[in-house]
Amino acid sequence: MDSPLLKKLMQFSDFSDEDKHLINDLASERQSEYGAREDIVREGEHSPDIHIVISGLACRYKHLEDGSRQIMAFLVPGDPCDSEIFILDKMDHSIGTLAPSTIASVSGARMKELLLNRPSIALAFWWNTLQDEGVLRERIIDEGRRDAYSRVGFLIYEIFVRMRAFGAIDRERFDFPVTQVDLADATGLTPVHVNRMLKQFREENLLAVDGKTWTVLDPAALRKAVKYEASYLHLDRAKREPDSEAGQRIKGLI
Amino acid sequence: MDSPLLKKLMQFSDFSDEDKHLINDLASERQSEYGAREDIVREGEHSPDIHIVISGLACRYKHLEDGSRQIMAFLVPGDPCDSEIFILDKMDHSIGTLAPSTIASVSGARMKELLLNRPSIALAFWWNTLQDEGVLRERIIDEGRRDAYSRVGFLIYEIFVRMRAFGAIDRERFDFPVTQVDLADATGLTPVHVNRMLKQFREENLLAVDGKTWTVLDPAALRKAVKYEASYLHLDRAKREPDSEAGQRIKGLI
DNA sequence: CGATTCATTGACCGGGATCAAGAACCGTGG
DNA sequence: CCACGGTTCTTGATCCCGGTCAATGAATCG
Repeated sequence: MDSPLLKKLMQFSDFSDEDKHLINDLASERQSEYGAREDIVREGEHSPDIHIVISGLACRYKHLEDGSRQIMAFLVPGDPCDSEIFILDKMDHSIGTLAPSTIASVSGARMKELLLNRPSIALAFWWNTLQDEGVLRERIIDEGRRDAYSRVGFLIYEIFVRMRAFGAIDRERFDFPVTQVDLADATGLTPVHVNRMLKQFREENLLAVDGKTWTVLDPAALRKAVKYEASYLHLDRAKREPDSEAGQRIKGLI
Repeated sequence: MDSPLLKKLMQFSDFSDEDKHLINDLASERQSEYGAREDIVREGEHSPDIHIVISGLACRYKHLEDGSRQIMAFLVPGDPCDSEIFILDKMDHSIGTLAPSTIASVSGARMKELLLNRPSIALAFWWNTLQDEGVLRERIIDEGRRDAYSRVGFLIYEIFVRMRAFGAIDRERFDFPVTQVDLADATGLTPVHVNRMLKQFREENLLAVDGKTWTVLDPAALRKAVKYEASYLHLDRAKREPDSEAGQRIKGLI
């Protein structure tokens, strides 16, 4: 059974059976359960471990002086949380769960060994970092230039696409256990206004929400309505064209 | 004479004289002049070269369907523009000049060689990437949670701090050749409102602008007024504590 | 079941957008 | 040197998107 981490990394790189084994071991070595709203790593701390979301939902966030919270990224199953911890000795933001979650811990030493000896794994992690950066940039555009309607819809659609790439979509339905307050903290809107926008999406038959299960009723229409454009996720390229020019470039580099 | 690139990278790492030489050579190998508002790399393109700002000012930006532009980051002298090009084979955003600038080009092959053989240089570039990510995250907070006044002030103050770290500040004065339209595109405000906020900073004797030269009249007061908090830049740590735990961790890794 | 969190809706308000019109500042050519 | 056309900056008047405040349901959980 493939671990979520492997499923995620397979978006970026092709692995030998041995690599797959190593990745699966990595993620199953040490897992812990978290409740909703618990911190995994706190701003200012340094952890000797790297964390990976196995199930549930986590986020990168930061508290501001005035008490408000800004969610900067959602971390879904398969997402590594803090692979940058090798370099920085203090986190400049916190990572916490939004729903009950299983989180895998990998010792820095173990990780280091893998990155050094397994180019294709190092490559996949590197690629993952760049995808994260792309997501961050897109969020800036989102907040800077889009109205509330597009902002909310864009966020939902992005999660939908990431879930689909990961394989966690069943007939346009997926689990996304956030509250409207969480969505507000992520979009920079108020919970009240998020609610109004969701209502509108429901009335337009673009979205349905049942508890924590979301359904994109008409993906093409939603995509168009919020002007979603996914190149920044850099999906489909690496994996489908392992021998592309870019692929060679990287393999040579590592 | 140290190149801007070396000055920038020296924020992150200590170099041997030989390393310094290599970095200086890197940046002086091939330089070209750009006018204001010219693209260096365009979204969707792949360039075989990595670019570094030597003088002037550039930015990462993206055009939206509706014609508006979002500036996601400013690139000041010493900043590498696109070191991620090894991995991605298409840029997911554009890089362009805002003012007449000198840009150095480094061939991917040359860069690759350096990263492979010079751990301390690779480390500095890696650190730089993480700083970029921190800046991106801070911008998200900026746009998501702060009002127009703080947004504009924060941006100016950040440039001020980065310029100071780089050594381009003379008695709180620095060159920042942007128009108010550029600031609007970076903050997600309208040019009109940026103008009003700048007027306020001037009236409060926090800022003075003379042409393209900016003066932070009272750094402490401005910092306080916009609630600036700089840990995300990860300055001062790496360099001042080259043998810190983090330093060792990284040197071991590379 | 109370109690607490979460979703929903309405009434009202304000920060920033929009529209518009001058003023100041260019580089350029006569 | 000045006249010019084009940016860029500045300011006022008005409007609207999204925030704020508040009250009521709905759902979840000891």
